[in-house]
Amino acid sequence: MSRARILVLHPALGPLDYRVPHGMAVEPGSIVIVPIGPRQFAGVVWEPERLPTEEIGDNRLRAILAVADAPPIPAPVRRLIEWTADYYLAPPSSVLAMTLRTSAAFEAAPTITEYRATGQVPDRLTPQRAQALERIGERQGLVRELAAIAEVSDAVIRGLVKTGAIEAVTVDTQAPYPLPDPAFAPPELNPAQAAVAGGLRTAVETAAFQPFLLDGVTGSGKTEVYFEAVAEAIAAGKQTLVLLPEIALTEPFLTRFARRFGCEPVAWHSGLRSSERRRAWRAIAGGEALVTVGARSALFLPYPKLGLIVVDEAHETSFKQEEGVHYHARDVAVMRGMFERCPVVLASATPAIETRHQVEVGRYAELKLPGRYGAAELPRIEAIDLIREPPERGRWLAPRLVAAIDETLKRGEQSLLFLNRRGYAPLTLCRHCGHRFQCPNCTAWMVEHRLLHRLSCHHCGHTMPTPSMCPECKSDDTLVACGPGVERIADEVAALWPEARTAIVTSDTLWSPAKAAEFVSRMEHGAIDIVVGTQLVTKGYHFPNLTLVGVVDADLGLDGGDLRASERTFQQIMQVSGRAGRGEKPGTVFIQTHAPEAQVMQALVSGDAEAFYAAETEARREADAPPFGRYAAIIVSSEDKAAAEETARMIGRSAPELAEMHVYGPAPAPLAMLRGRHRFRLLVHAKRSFDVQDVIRDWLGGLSWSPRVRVAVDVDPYSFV
DNA sequence: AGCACGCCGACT
DNA sequence: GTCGGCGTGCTC
Repeated sequence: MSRARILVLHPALGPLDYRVPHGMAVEPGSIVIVPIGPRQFAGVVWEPERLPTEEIGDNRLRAILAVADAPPIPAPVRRLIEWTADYYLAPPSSVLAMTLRTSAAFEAAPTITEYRATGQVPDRLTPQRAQALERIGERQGLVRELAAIAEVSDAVIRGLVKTGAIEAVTVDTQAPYPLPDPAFAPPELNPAQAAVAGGLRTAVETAAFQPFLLDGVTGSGKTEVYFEAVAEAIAAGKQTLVLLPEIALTEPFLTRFARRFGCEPVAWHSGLRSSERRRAWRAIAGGEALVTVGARSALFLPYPKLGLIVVDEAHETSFKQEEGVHYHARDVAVMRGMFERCPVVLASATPAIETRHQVEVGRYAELKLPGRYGAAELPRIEAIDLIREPPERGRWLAPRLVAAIDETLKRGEQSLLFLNRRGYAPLTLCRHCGHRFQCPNCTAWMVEHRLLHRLSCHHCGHTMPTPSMCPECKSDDTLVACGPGVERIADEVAALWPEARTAIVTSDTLWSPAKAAEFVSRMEHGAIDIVVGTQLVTKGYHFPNLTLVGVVDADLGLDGGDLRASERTFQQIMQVSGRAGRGEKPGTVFIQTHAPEAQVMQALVSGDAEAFYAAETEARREADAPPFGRYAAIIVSSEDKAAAEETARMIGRSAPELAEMHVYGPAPAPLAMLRGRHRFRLLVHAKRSFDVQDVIRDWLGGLSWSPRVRVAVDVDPYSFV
């Protein structure tokens, strides 16, 4: 009898064995449908020796139901899934789920029916219907998707279809994507850029595994240079994957790509509709999609002929996934390149210390781009000591920064104020009784969003209307906002320059690619004078007329005891500074700080990045911190605080005693409560060479705890939250 | 994760 | 007597 080992797409099950019926042809990688109890699941046929499991008698096997009409998952992807599961201590099925993240993997429906508003208003406009039509706007999607966006039930949407206010559209999920043309608009590169581009072209042609660090200041033309490697891959008929840290960056990237190659690449991110997702997945798995750009989840898709991987803004910490499988897309991208035997380009103006270390030990090759492109020069950076030059009472912008914005306005140029804090104020309290608004589900303050008239928690999404009365002492008009958010800075700007045209740029205002495109267009046409934004504006954008950047609170990232705090502050301010003076006009940057003598601030002002990196690297070496040592966090959480604490203690007590490894905790996690779950954390610290994963697997594998308690392991943690 | 089985308290 | 609470165990 023929049997097959199948990794099933089931959140709690390992590999299971099935009988292959007569006449059915399967091979490792085949996508199949199998029965589990009364239900059906998709799964992938695997090499049995690579996924060992307890053998089961032939008599207990059930038969595979069908082989899906989709290409098999290639061997390098299977190796990547195994490696990721092993390294990050995740169930292989959870990793596989990222590869098969669409029903297109197992159903080959050529068309799909979606719905969109027609603009007609129904005769009977109930409140539910009005809400639905207002929230749906121009959007299109399945009934279920529209209902979710509008926060109404499916029945409301179906009712609107009946009245004609919403119509059905048939979407072709097999429509081919246009082919990018490598010769469409080749750029003129300067000699240094041409040399680096040539090196990358050769690497793509050679088709061997090689990680590169493409290093060059902001505005030095890294994108143009790696586009030459993309051109080489396209010409060779191979696929390219470009990873970006944020969905918000895909839109400007698509435009830029189309200018170079004559059409847009295939986009992959969490904001895709199910029809777009199906179409993209099939084109990718079929090898027709030559260039895919996406967020980290695009990394696990089954490209059958991958020839190049680019990780843009590779230093960004958002490449670290903090939920489900805790993987770091930058590191997994390098592993994928190894399995695929292709070059991997990590592009960054401010590379992570980990990446620089890989260059130093010779594992990654460094390609350096000197200076800025064309006539542009790097901006001058000045620190403003908030103790010696404080803003006026109740204000956040120091006089020197205000004067600089004033002059920039007079010259008809644009300014950017950077503050990495959404909303109006991070804390609201009652000045009569001292009551503070805290999230009921998290150890966090409710953040006031004045534009929405709501308080909201940035960790779990809990929101409430901003009350006018204190819920504690019932006094009226005693609530005060503490500290600034971008909305409050925008208020200050409006008060200082009533005539100036301002824009607030955060994930609240730029939540869709269309909104992002609109913002870019308004900036380019000079319809905005002053931008107030969060980290969303620190990267990717190129606005030649933007000449002034003000960092409202440079100290914000420094507190919190995170081992990467200084590094992240340095990168963030370098990146936002990089938005200034990208055209022919020189740029200036002001950083407001309470600690101008701190090493990070000194490095920023003097422009001596090397000294900063050297000192920071040395500090890491002394502390055995990454990349010289390694950490793993064990997070124990439960709705029942006592159960979480008791389990965490039990895990701590059973820690193996080893000389090379030290276990700290348990202690309440910095966010002691998150989404209604109490959290305790143990931190494992070990030497680089030590196999922490193996030890943790044995350690936790021998223990058991109540199903109400969840234990998650975060290997190489980034957020120490 | 679901779903069934099973063993105890509050009702018709 | 029965409904239903959720602890325990299984899915090839």
